[in-house]
Amino acid sequence: MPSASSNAEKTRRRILDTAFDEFHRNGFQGGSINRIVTDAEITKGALFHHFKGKNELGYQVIDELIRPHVEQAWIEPLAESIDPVEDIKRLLQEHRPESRDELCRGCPLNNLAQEMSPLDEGFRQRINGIYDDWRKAFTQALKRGIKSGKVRTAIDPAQTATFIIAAMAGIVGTAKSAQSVELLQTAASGLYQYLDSLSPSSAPSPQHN
Amino acid sequence: MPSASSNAEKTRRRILDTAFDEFHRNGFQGGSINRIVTDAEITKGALFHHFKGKNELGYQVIDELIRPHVEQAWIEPLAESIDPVEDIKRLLQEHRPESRDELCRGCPLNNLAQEMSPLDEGFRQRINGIYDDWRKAFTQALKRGIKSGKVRTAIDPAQTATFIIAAMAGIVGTAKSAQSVELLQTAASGLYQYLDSLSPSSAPSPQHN
DNA sequence: TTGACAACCGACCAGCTGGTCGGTATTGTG
DNA sequence: CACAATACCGACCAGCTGGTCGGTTGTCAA
Repeated sequence: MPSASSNAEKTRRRILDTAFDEFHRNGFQGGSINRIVTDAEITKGALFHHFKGKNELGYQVIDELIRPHVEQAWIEPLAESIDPVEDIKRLLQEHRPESRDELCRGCPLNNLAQEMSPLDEGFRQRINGIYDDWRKAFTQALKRGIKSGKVRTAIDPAQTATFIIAAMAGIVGTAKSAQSVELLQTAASGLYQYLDSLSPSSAPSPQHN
Repeated sequence: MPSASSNAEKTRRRILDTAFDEFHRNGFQGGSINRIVTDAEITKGALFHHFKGKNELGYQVIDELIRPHVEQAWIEPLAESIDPVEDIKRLLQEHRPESRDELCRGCPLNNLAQEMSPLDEGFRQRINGIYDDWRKAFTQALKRGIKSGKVRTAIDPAQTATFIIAAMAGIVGTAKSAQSVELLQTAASGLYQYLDSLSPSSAPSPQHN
């Protein structure tokens, strides 16, 4: 039974997807409701039927698209990792930008974080909640890495996790404003070396280039 | 004789200062010309007499306020540094945010970079030019550090400089969206440890210390 | 079949946006 | 002094913003 709610849900998703794209391209403040309506090939009536307003739409983009993506891409894969250095390096590889456009548009979460955190508490809490879970996942993985002997005992897991995620955000942001794949790789190499330095017997690290 | 050009120059500076603040608070797209006019206690006529348009105003804010600040705060102090690890650590201390507000608003340059780089080439080039000089200054300092024996010979100066600056940007951004001084310190500690690891004496060794 | 409700339509709106322009005041110069 | 150029004024404008609302269509249960 292709119920009405099924069609309604499709409409809702299309709005959400289009809004994500619009905000990713132009930022939240720069993003236009009118453009979302046009691009999603729906009407204002439909949009405001499904979402209270622009802010609510932004919140739902975070809750329903961005958060699940981060969980699936970064949190779940590390849930039982006992060799975080290798696993994080692998994830970094897997989530390299696939196109020049992706490189230039940057990380959707970080973009929203930098733009909206100071302006709206609703955005800030949602965004920071995601980063918090992200840091926790790294922290736990590092702890397991220490137990399993894959990570030096001297390091502070929470501190290291915080630093790694900050560095990741900074690297993506750097490459974005430079619009340079080369710079991305240069900065990422620095992170790889740092990650390698977390291993107990720091055998000469493999080259990343 | 308070010459006309002197008063005109004062007006110009007041517009620039107010614009910097407005863009720092609300972003460039979110920043309002009308609000700048009100806050600076001038008129639209004056603003558009001194600046062609909003974009030009943004460009001049970067060229006349942000760039000189970065040069004075981060580039000149390292111009002849032969112990970059210690000197960068010192500069990080010196430029810690002085208030909660400053923490939450973040780095003006990074804010503009993340918001405007994908949208306007004029912004992007100006911003990336500053980051380029910044990276060069760190690179040169690291090279001198190697020569003077204060920095391990194994590191790649350009790569390390790129990574450090990316990490700095990421750390400030992290603390901004978390609105947490504690998180700033945690992440910064990670960076301090990384910086220390650049010294020859604390090269990653089989032993932990 | 009927009635109720969700889904959707789109013309319309107040308010703000960046920007213009004819005018006036102030200043430097010959 | 005269005169021109610069500095500044502020009413005005078209265009876009997010948002509203009375109306229509589709769906499902009774």
